[in-house]
Amino acid sequence: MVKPRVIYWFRTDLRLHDSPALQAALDLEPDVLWPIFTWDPHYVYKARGGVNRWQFLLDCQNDLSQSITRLNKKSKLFVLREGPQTLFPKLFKAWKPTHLVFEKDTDAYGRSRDEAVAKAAREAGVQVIVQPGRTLWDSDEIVKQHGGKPTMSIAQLQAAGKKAGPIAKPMPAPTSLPDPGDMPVDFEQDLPEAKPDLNANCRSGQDTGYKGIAGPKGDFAIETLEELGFSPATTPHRGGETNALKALDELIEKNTDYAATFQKPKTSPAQFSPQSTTLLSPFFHFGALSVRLFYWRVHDVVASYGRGASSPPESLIGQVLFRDMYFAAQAALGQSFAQTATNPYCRFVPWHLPSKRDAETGLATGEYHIDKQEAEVWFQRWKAGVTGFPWIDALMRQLNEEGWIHHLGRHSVACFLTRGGCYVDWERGAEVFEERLIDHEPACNIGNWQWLACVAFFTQYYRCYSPVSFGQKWDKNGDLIRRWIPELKKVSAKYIYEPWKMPPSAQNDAGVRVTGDGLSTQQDGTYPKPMFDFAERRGICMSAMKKAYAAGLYGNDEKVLDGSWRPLFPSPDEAEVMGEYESDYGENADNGDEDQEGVDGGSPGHKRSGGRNDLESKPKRQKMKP
DNA sequence: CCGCATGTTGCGATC
DNA sequence: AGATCGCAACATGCG
Repeated sequence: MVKPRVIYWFRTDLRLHDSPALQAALDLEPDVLWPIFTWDPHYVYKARGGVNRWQFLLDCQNDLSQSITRLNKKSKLFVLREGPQTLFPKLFKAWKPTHLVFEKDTDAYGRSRDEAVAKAAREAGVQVIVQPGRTLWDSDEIVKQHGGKPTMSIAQLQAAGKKAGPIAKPMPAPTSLPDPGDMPVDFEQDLPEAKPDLNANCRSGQDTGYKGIAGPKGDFAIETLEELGFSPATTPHRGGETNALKALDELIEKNTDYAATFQKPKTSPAQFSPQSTTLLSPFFHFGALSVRLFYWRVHDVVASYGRGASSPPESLIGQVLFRDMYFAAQAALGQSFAQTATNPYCRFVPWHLPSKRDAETGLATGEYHIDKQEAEVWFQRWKAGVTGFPWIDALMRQLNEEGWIHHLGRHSVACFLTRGGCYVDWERGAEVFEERLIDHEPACNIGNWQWLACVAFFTQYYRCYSPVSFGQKWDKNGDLIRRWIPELKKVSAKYIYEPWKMPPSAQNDAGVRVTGDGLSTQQDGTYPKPMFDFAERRGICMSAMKKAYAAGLYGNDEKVLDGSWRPLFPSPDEAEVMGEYESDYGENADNGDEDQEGVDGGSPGHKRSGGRNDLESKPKRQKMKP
């Protein structure tokens, strides 16, 4: 019998500790093992990214590569510059592996990519081994135990988890690795479709990321930011398994009380250097730290702590349970999870700046309707951190520069953009976070935006974060604002959250004038005026949310998909829910995006049980007649 | 069918 | 300072 020749394909599992997939590869007792990473054009061009997350990825790859080399001097993380769908069929012929092993990915793109690769492997006679490992439980198993439905609450996740069985105990890192086999790349390189490039905004130089399958020197080196034409990163947060394990050790061994009694809602969103939470999320995203290793080490600390230890959902364990909940929700819903349209579990709200959709697939195209120019300006000011509300602006500037803000800070800015201020589509906000967060995890990001926008997971839209008092509760003096908005550094605590209330004398004392819109006209020594009256906007949004709830539409409703939802929001004074959307739609009527043909019109793939879409069964929901 | 408790993390007044 | 309550604007699941 032939000794196994194994390609181990690293993706979002950039670690050696507790990797069930890597262990499965080693259990084959292979003769040769190639640890590879494919530089996938999908992520390079078709997904939103920022230089800070790219840096974090490279950190993780470099650290992993060094760890591999420590186990075998001949080996390292070999990076191949081509899309896996075209690369693997050629690799199977050239390298003649017997097995391909990788960790399961339940992201929408990940699934289709892995199906294509598995098919190519079958055709080449290469055996594929896939092991779950990215979550506490296999997300597909959770979905199965939950009746094929998405987990929409922690209770549901916990119930399904109970049925799925205990969370796997962590595995040790390997102590040795086989040699890599020969690696000929004497075949044509398929070059990717580089346009449109959603990462164009972080490139300042020439993109040379696809110069040769084995890279510019032919040595399968890890990419560099220069090679990609990216500017240097601005974040102080650095990746890599070594850093992750060190941070975990410190949490468990030095901050035992903190770990055992952790209550998320009591950690401050205003605290920085050091921040009030663990900042382990980016390591989880890249798989530099196993979430099960984290789980069991925290579990042991909690178990030995006794009385006074915290428990889910507020505890550290609770945080990773939420992660699994969102993963399982996404695993059940697939691509529709990421959007309102076609999503039976996402409430329809007629937001401003709604996504354009592909007429054939029903999927969001990444572009959006500008139904109301004012809302577009609000969105741009929110993005840039110049809304005129210092608490919001400080958080957005921290996000833009460091790629990380506290969870409750994310709540503040997300509520403000959607149901608690701008009434802008949560999909716009999710896209900005997708681009800028170093810990961006598609399932968690989408889920949390739906939560904050009160379209899924959470419904109490009357609980609205104030851009003034919420920050004040944590940070009376406004230190976070002073850190990120230097123009307000000298403003007194009395006005730091509401600088527009400063009389001229106070503005003089602080050396700042409150004027302008924060965009093109902004001058040095000024801070913009607030872009609207928050109390007024809060009231408008809340009554608009009430109407949307009363309409009771979900994303898979045909009224949502064909545009006939509009008569349900008929009152002429409902500027909030109509805007100029109608005329915008009219102008674009022939581009097909409101044409129900092929948009899965009358037969949504998933039917909700319990008739939550059924207006007739709940007359209460119809009381929106003029 | 009802009533009630619960749901990771609101605000503001009040004690 | 920190807990409690009313606000009034929710949906779900349990008994």
